Amino acid sequence: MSMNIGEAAKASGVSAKMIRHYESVGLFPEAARTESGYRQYTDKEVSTLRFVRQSRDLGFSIEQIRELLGLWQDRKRPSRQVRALAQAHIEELDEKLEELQSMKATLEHLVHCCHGDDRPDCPIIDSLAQERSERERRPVGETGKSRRGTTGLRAGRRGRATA
Amino acid sequence: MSMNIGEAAKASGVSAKMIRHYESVGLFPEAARTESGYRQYTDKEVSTLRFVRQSRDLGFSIEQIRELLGLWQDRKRPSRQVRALAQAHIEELDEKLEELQSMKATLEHLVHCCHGDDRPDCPIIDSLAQERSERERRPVGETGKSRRGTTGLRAGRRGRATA
DNA sequence: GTTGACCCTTCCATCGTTGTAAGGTCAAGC
DNA sequence: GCTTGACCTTACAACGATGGAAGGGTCAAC
Repeated sequence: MSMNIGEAAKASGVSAKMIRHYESVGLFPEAARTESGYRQYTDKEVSTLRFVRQSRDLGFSIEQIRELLGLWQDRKRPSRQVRALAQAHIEELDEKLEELQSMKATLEHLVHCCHGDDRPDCPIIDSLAQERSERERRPVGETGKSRRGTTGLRAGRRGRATA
Repeated sequence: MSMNIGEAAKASGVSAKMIRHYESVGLFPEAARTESGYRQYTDKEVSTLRFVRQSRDLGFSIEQIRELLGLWQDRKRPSRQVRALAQAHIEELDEKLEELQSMKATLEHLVHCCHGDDRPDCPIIDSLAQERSERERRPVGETGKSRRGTTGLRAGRRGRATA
C-alpha cells in the first residue's frame, strides 16, 4: 500500500529520477515522507504516475499533462475539453511529421541522384553548397513572434527543405 | 568582400548568434578580427555558412555537418561517403516518423471514440488512466545501453504508443 | 557491525537555439 | 566634440525531458 520511490517507479513505469523531477516542477504534490526523509507512495499516486507516463508516451508535454491531470481529476469535466487537447496535440504532431517528411523527401531525392561510388562528383554536396534565393526561404520573423521549431530536431527553424 | 557578422548572417541565413556558436564549438575556424575585435567574413566563409544552413534545414546534426563540411572541402571524396551519411540520416528520420505516426494513430483513434460534448465520460482520459501490462511496454534497458529517444520530442523513450 | 541495496540532494550533460545583461565601437547628425 | 542608435563583444541562463555522477544517509539482512 505504501512504498518507496523505487517501487513506485517500477510499478508506474516512470523512473525515480523523473518522479522527483515532476514533483519539483509541481506536476505532482510533494510526496509524504518517512522520518528519515524517504518519499512514500500510495497506489493512488502510482495510478497518477501511470497516467503521466501514458500521456508522455503519446507525446504530450509536461504542461499539457498538467491540464490533462486536472481534467482527469475533475469528475465533471466536459469531454469536449479533453478532446480539444488531444486534437491540438495531433495538429502539433502533424506539423512535425510534415517537416520530417519534407526533409526525408529531399534527402531521398538527393540520394537517388548520387551514384555513390569512388568518384568525388556528388549532387548531395552540390545541393548543400548551392545558393538559394531569398524567396526559397521563409522570411525570418514573418509572424512578428519567432516561431518555435516543430520537429524538436532543432529550435527556431524558419526554412523548409527543398530538393 | 569583407563584412561584419550581421551582414554575414543576413547573407547566409544563419543568425549572428549561431555563427558565434558554431565557431565556439569548432564547426568553424575562428573568424578574422578587426583591431576592435569585430569578426570579419569573406564571401567564401559566407558560402560555408550557407552550406551549414542548408544542412541544418535537412535536419543534420552539428556532428554530421562537421563530416559533411569535411567531405565538401575534400575534392577527392568518394561520393559513396556522402551518400552513406545521407542514407543514415534518412534512417534516423524514419525512426522519428514512425514514432510520431504511432502517437498520432493512437490519438486519432481516441479522439474518434470521444464524443466531445458536455458529458464527463471520456475514453481518452480512460485510456490514459488505464493500467497496461508490462508486456505492452518495451522493457527498460533492454539493450544494455539506454537508448536515446528518436523523436526529439523527449529523451530516453522506451515505450510505444498503443491505443 | 559490515555489506549492499536503496534513498537523499545537488550539480552537470545532452541538443540547438534564443534571450538577456552589461558593456565596447562606429558612423551619422548636431 | 557630443550624443544617439545601430552594431558588435562576451558570458550567462533558459527551454524540454532525461540521464548520470558525486557525496552522503538509511535500512535490512547476514
